[in-house]
Amino acid sequence: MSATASTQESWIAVRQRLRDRGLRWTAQRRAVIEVLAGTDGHVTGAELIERCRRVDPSTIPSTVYRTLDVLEELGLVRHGHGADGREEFHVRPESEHGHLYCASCGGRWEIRPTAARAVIDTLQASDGFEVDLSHVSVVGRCRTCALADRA
Amino acid sequence: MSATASTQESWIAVRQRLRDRGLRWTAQRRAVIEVLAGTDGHVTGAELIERCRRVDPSTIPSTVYRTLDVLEELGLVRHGHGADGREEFHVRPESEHGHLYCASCGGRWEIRPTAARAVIDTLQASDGFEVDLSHVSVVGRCRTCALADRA
DNA sequence: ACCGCTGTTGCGAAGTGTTGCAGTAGCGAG
DNA sequence: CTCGCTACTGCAACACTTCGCAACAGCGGT
Repeated sequence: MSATASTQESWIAVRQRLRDRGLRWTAQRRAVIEVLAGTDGHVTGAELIERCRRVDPSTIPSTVYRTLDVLEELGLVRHGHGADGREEFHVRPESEHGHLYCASCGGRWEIRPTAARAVIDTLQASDGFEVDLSHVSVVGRCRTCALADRA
Repeated sequence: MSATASTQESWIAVRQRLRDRGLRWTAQRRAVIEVLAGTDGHVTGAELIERCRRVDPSTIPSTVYRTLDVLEELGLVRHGHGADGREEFHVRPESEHGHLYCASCGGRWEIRPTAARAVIDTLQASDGFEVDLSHVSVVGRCRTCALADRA
């Protein structure tokens, strides 16, 4: 298990959050949320659909994607793009963060807050651009692969 | 017209570059290269296929994508991912560069060399990560949209 | 408990990109 | 000029994601 007690609460509150916005609490949304509540880290749309199907085999992809849109508006998930440009959802981001993807080994790391800050400030200063950190994906080679390559 | 004389040459040399690698010069590849030679900046896979079809209506998508893979290996094109994660090809990158995408207005800018340098150095220092600049896409809000929002 | 408004769902189709396979054809050798 | 090796092509099927639309169903009000 990976979800903590406090986490569970925030998911339970989703129903109210939805209602407050005039949105609805449906069986399909409950299913998606249930799956997300048991998820830490990242999921692609396809993975999520797969997991939902295990809970309810009649899950329809478009419904899942639309539910994700809604949950993103509520701030419960965030999406970015992986190394291949495919959509990736970050569950319950305690803090926004960008990602590094190694093209060689396929590994992934979060960009450290200090480095992230520096990147944001750099682009802010250079172009007045406000970076959406949760959406940043940088591809390249990790230290290990870079060293291996030079050998 | 956008291709310069020197540019044309580099495209003509492609045939030899291919042969030197034991690869082949085919009508389909010539078509793709012809289209690319008349292109500056960025194209998505779909756009490129569309343009190729105007030259040769029998163009097959998978062939175009596979040709792009080959050309990328030769260093003639580079690909990254746009704000929506869709593939984008940079033609003849005189210099590698990353991109900024404004989520509000849909605009796109290249990251200035100095800013790029700073970003690369930051991640190098922080994680020993070697950034593939041509593959960097940052989403956020441009100066104009950011100011408009605050108003 | 029932009604009606309107947010949601299911479904089918389309857009984009990838993959496996069998047949085709470039190109170097003889 | 012909032959053979093998890279390349065309095709068809598949994977992921989005969109439009008609039918359905929450949920607040009565």
